[in-house]
Amino acid sequence: MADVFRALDDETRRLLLDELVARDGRTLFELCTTLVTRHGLSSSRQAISQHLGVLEDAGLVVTERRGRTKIHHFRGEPLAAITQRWPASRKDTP
Amino acid sequence: MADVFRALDDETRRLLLDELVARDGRTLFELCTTLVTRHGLSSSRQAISQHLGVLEDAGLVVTERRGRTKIHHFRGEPLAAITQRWPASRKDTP
DNA sequence: AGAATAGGCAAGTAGCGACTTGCCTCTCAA
DNA sequence: TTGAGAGGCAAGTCGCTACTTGCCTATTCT
Repeated sequence: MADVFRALDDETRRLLLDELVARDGRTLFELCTTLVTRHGLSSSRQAISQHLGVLEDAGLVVTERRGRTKIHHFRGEPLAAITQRWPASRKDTP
Repeated sequence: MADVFRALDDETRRLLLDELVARDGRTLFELCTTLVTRHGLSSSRQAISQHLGVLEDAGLVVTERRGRTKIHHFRGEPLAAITQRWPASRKDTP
């Protein structure tokens, strides 16, 4: 469970999750070009690959090899543990 | 918003939130002794004070000076932004 | 087969974050 | 009013992590 919090504590990884939620099932290169063009952050391919590895270790991303490409899928279940551990808002649990 | 994720990315701070949710409105010394006795982590008073400062910067803890003591209160509203940004589970949003 | 595409592995560097140490301020009680 | 309790501030150390660099593997296309 600590892996989930560690994975979320990085703006690049949070942007990667945003992009996967916006359009699921993308390759590493697609995510690289999108982060560079749409968010202006000049990260190398290896850096983003390592970020995706952290997200995968946390269970927030699952991958699927398709030929020589690697498809990445968002997976939100680990996020449920956060609001189950602490009440998100007093008014949400009447 | 990045402060919330940074604040959650630490086991000591997560335990502090646990303790405040279990019993709200505690002083620094009460939290220190509780973490040491119930969780076995031998952190100094200054370390825990700095952790509470990070939680306060993130808006997850609000403080209230009462004489020479400082009362700490849990505040869960910032956590709502997490599940609002990404869907926590596919079955929760039908 | 050979070249280009898509990605992986591993070591090394730099900078941030957790923790300590030492000293200081403020409040309350005797 | 003096001492003890509760907490704050600031500098310094150490370890982790994000990123780079360089090279390697596997798949597809001509």
